[in-house]
Amino acid sequence: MDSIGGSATVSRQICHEDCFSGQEANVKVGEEQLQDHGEKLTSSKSEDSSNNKEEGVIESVKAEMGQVREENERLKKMVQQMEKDYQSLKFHFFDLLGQETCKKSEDSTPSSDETEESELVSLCLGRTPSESKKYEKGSNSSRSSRENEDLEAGLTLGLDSKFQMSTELESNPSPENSLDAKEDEAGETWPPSKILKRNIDDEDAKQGDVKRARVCVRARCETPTINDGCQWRKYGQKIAKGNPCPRAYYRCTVIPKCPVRKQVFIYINIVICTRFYSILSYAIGLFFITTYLWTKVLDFKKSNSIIFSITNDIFDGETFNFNKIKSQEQKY
DNA sequence: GCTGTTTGACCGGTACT
DNA sequence: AGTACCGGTCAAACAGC
Repeated sequence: MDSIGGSATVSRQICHEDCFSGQEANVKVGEEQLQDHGEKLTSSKSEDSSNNKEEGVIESVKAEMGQVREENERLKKMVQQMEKDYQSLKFHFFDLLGQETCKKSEDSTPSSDETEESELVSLCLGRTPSESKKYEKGSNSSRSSRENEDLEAGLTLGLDSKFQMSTELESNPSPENSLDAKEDEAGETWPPSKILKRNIDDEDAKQGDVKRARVCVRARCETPTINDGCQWRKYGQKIAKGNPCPRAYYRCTVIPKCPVRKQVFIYINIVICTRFYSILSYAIGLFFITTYLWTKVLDFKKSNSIIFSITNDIFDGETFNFNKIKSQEQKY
């Protein structure tokens, strides 16, 4: 379990590079062969008439190759120009996006915690699926742009690799939060009310006050699963709408009836890595987003200790402010 | 035999009409 | 209100050790 390697991207890129270097070598070999062939032809003076014809062929081939080179340079410039245009447009888009977000935030007075939003790891407290649906509307563009940023970031996260993290606490819906809300809709939905209902059925009978808040720790890495020190049992797999790659569902087996769940989503990132003449090479990179979820059903401390052990392993060296979570917990 | 994975079926929530 | 769709879970079958 959890032992699938994460070297697919590297191996693919190596394959592409090898492939292209091989093509280039083949062409060079072809040129040399032509030159050698031409030298051999010119060296035999007894076959002048045939040599003249072949020399003509060689010259025409050389001229053709020169034209191809020119075409190659021209295409290269075109691609560079397109990349520049793309970058400028993207920058302009994000600029407009930021202005729009500022306008919305002025109206909705977001909490200070939202400024600590993370691209890689987020802590989410107390969002319900209905809230996610509620606030995703009207923020599609924002979310998609952010997701694109995420995709383009190409960042890694793991126990033995560098990472970036911050905390994100969500108690007051805002446009910023809606970004993650939409992302949840696309690939990272919260545990269904089914789970909650089961927990409620079990424990709500004992205590009347049911708290539906849930907490999420989200991490991105290049391997399907993060070595978080916990034992996970896969209990399901689904192909989510809009994503051809399946999502996997894991539950913690360390503690009986552990409320912690883990969901692993696969994202495909396609980048242009090399170019040879007019042929573009695409590197298909897979990265995985692991979402830890647990329901804060009357036993936040227990869940907190579990997730703390997980995050402590994952985010070694980073301060993980659970006081904020606890402060948010009191709101529920 | 035990443990973990796979996968189709089922259930409940939500959106749509 | 009825219906369809979708996400999450269950559980039997299967595989590996």
